[in-house]
Amino acid sequence: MKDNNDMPGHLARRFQQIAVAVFLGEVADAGFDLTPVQYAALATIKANPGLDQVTLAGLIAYDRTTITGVIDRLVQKGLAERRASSRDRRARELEITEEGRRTLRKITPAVESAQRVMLRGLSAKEGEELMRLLRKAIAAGNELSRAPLRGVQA
Amino acid sequence: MKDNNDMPGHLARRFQQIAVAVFLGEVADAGFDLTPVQYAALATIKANPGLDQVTLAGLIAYDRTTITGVIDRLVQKGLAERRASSRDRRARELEITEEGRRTLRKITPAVESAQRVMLRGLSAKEGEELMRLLRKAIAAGNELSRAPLRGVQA
DNA sequence: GGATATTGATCAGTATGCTGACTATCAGTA
DNA sequence: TACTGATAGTCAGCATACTGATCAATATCC
Repeated sequence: MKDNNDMPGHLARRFQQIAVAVFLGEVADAGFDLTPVQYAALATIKANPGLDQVTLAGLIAYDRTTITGVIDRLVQKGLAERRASSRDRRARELEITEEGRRTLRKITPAVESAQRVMLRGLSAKEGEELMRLLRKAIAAGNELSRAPLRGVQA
Repeated sequence: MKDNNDMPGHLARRFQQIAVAVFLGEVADAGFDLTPVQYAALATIKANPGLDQVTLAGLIAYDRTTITGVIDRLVQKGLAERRASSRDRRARELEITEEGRRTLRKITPAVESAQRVMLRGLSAKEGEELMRLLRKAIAAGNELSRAPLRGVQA
């Protein structure tokens, strides 16, 4: 019988599980308390000042109902701000704070270190190949989840 | 600046996200309501009758606090049973029910189909290579998460 | 044998993710 | 302009995952 641990879905879950643990560990060692999800959101807000929540969700493939809580926590930590949009009264414009910028700057080495640690069993070439295959599989399956990746629209 | 979407951690999250969506979709199409996590637990209980919860958690790399809820739901659906152990009065012995066996049997084609769909962007050779690299990275990082994989002990 | 340490299970609390519903608003059209 | 449909954000509810604590029972050590 085929072992459960040999199925792609199970390997996906397990690798993600380790990736999150490594990220949290490295970031905690650096003295910060930020989840992978919060980090990605904050970095994307910094790169796209004033964007709204739906756009942010699309850029990092989060569900729009998940983004609400993530931003709540970024705001609560003083790392980001949520403002009413002047163009569309339904939308909220997101901005990173000075504190958020400082945090991103100081946390970067830990984040990069985490990426290395989670691939530590692989050679550099294998790491590259793993990322290439993941990107390819993800591109083909993008529309299959409720929260697909969406590039910036015109 | 390095794009967030190019980091291994982000790719891991995204692939897992798609894998879960595909699994749930295929299983729902087959007329069942079972999560990937519940499926793995049930299949492992079937393969190891009478095992306790900690052992089960180790075999599929779940946190022991997570397993409680998962089994609650399997029991509630009538697919598994939780009995007091005679050897160790702290432990619970897990068994699959007839209904659980039937469900596993009927759900297998959907589960296998899901594994194919989540790799549909890759050639057969690439799919194999992705799985090999994931297994290797996971093996090296096994101890880094709170819920490592644990083989059956003597 | 009795103190101590460890272990199996559960619980409270927090953070993703999702489904589905809802409100407010905007956009397009008859 | 009034109607219709789509969109931004939020909420309730459920299912993983994890941290850290607790309780009961077992193992270990002096």
